[in-house]
Amino acid sequence: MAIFGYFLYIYKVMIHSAAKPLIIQSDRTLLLDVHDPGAEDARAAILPFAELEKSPEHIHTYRITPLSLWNAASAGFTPGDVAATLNAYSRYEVPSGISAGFADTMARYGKIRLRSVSIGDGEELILTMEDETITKEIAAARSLSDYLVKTNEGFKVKLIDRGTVKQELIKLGWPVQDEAALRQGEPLEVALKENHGTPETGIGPQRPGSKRSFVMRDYQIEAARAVLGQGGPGTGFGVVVLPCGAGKTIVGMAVIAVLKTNTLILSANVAAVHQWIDELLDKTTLTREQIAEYSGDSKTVAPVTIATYQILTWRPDKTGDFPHFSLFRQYPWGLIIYDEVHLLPAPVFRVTAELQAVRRLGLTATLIREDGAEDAVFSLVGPKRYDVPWKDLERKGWIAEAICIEVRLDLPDKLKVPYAVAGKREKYRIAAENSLKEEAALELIANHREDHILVIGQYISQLESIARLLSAPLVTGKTANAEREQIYAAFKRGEIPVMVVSKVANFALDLPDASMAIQISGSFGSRQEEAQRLGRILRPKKNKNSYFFTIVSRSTVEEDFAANRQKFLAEQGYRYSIQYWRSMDKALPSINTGTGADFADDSTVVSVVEGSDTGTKVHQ
DNA sequence: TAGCTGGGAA
DNA sequence: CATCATCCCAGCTA
Repeated sequence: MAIFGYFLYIYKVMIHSAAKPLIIQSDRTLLLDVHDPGAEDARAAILPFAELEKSPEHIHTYRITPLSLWNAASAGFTPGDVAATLNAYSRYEVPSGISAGFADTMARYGKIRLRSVSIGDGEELILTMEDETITKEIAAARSLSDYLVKTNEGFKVKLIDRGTVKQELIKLGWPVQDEAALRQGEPLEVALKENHGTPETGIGPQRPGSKRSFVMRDYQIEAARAVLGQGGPGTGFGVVVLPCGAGKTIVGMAVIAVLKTNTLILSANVAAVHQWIDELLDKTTLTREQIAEYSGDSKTVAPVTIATYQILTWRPDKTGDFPHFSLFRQYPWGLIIYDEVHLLPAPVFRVTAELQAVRRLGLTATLIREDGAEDAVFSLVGPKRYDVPWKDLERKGWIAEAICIEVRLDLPDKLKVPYAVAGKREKYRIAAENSLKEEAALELIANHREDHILVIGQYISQLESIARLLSAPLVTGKTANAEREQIYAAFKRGEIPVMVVSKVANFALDLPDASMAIQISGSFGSRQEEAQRLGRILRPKKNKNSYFFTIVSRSTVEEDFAANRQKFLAEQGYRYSIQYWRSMDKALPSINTGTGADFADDSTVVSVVEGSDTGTKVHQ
């Protein structure tokens, strides 16, 4: 046995040393060979500072951008850490100069600092540079000339321009380390009503009316700490990235409970506003009178106020002022929480730029903005202080294990010619509404004995058709609230096994969880949408996987869009296996997918969900 | 005062 | 790259 073990050891060493998963190129791209045994380790190791660009079946391309490096730097990574990671996984010698290049970029974070100086009984802001060259570069920048006044030490900045200056500087490649003083908001007596059970069991003294025992999870504590830091300069603001269902509101409440100050919370929709209110009442010592809703329905203000983004962006005419911005300016907020910070609209950036002295917490599952405003989030809300790979939470059992399968099928013969001659936008619609998808979905449902199946799609007409075929209820944006609730409740109880939903699946908080989802069409390439939809099946189930099927028309533009949508999840370590549905003329042997469905499988991986072996990354 | 409908916005 | 969902407000009815 010992001999055998020894040979096994040698074998393992050989695989690991013979090939390494990462090819590093001087154009700042990293190629990850996903078939290499070390691929998953490498993916987890580079995730903090690299972004996934492409993820076809064999080689994934990651890119290191200035913003990804600065986010890493502010989360505590050093240039040495980056270099060490690259060296550890690089198949070939790391191109000379590239690590030095990364180090230079990272070092830019911290070379320009914003500090407050007391003058008399007031304060002013001073922007300081590490050396004369940078000072000259900044002095010459046109976009900044209106905001900066040269002094001996650096530049004087008006309090009101704090955000604008940071935004302009990041555009020039200089992320500012903001160490200026933060405002003390109005104090507020508040604490968490945390049960002191063990994290493993969640068992603790139950409060009457509380649905679940409540114990902060280790990563939630770490996330709150990462934003608050030691309370010194340069801390007290930033972004926390956690997957759907990982308890972001708990992180928010923990931060409120530590800062004990009046807080403004901004949410994407009224359902989320209500959820915040319920959670605050359930898990903190705040009373109903201390919490207010500021939305279209009710415009009240209290020490903790929750508003929608949309009420803030409303204005009577296209060019005028935003009347509800007074909500920010008029009250003594000591903390502003930006829920779903990836949705933060442009006008709210503007008012946030004025309020840089207020502590800020951004919460999100993806931090990806399809509009490319990530640098505005970085400079105005704050850098990413904490994130945790989805696969880590899966391994620890906080979220369910999901098996992702992309099902490709042909266009029906009668649509092949119309598709070929169609314009670009028509092509997408034809491919998305491919009627064979309905048959495939039907078959998947017949072969999977799941109690809670969601069919999710983009086009109402397509959804109506498939709902008829399945005799399943359909919920769209038009479905009245009362009816929605009824359907959700029946689905939850298991009386209705299948529910067809439109884009409401991207937003609805009250949509019940499922153990299987079939996506029959989706937005053109939205990574967020894919992540949201997968999130619907991630509530942990006993000894059971979840299934996420995405049905795509073969050899059409839809394949490209699907690949783009899957990018964020691929970054998180999810791998889609590709299966072809009745794609050949001849009958194909059925391959065991655990379903008995009539599929041909050309992928090497069937059970595809694997995680990396590294532990949860703790950023300080 | 509450509840519905439709237009407009981002 | 267009569809759909959301929200806010005004205006109407009862």
